[in-house]
Amino acid sequence: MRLTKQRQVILEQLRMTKSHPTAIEVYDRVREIIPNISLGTVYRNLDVLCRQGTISRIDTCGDQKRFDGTPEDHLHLICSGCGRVQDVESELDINVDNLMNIDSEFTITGVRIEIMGVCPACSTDRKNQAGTN
Amino acid sequence: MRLTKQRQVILEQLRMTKSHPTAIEVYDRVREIIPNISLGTVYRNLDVLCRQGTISRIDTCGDQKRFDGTPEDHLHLICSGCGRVQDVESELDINVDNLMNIDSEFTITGVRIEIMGVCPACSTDRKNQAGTN
DNA sequence: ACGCTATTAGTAATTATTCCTGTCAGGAGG
DNA sequence: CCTCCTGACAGGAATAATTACTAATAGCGT
Repeated sequence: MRLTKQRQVILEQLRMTKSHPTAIEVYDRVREIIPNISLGTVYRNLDVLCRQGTISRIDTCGDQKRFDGTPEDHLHLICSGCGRVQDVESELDINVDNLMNIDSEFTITGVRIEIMGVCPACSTDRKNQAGTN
Repeated sequence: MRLTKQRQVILEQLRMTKSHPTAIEVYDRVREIIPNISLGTVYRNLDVLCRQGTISRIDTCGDQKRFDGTPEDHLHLICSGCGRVQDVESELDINVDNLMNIDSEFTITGVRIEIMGVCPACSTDRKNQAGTN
């Protein structure tokens, strides 16, 4: 795999932010450094980096996929209002020992846990909306 | 909310199956009863039923949303190969008591837990593929 | 039964993502 | 340092899922 300027900047920008941007958001950030980069290039590189495990894809509610530049073991906190994803700082002790007892024909490979919530911005929006009604 | 034939059949067909179909799959089923139903109608009704809580939307990996006709408390088993969703029969004792201790500005509303796995069909595909390589 | 209005069918538009094509550039070998 | 090969690029077209629009229709309260 060649380390092109584009690939380098995409990864760098993804790692620079604590949020988990969508492809378009990555595109916007990268364009400030490489103005004529193609959206297709961003998509392709995010895909390549995912497949080699350097970054990871987050499937949340909402239409867009989001990307995580540091795919170590950590939990995600998802805003059900805007789809924003935040890493969870504190350790969460979840007991999934009996996962393998599931009665199914599926081959169990793991468990995906996401904490749902409402972010400060969306929370304010709701209050304002309630006030005007 | 009016109880139209279309809305009735959509809900009925969604509840009739144990799988969690995509909008298109629901459309195909419903079309066997109301042949000239519009795909837009299916989408709109699934949306309406979700918003009033009669059914629920499942966000899995993959491009399409899936729908659950009986949104009682149960876990989902998701095939990472094809995106198929199956209900988990057995009870899974997951301890999430310390959920509220999360240090964040988000207002925590719940936790979403999905079991990941590979379904029998995708498992066979993999074996076959490995054999031909 | 009547009329109001939510809902529908059909179609166009939008959005996110992928694919295609001709061109370019990184780096191995000379 | 120069050249060639190949993976990667930009730009744009194509695809797929979903949503929006509009005129016609059909639930349902009266």
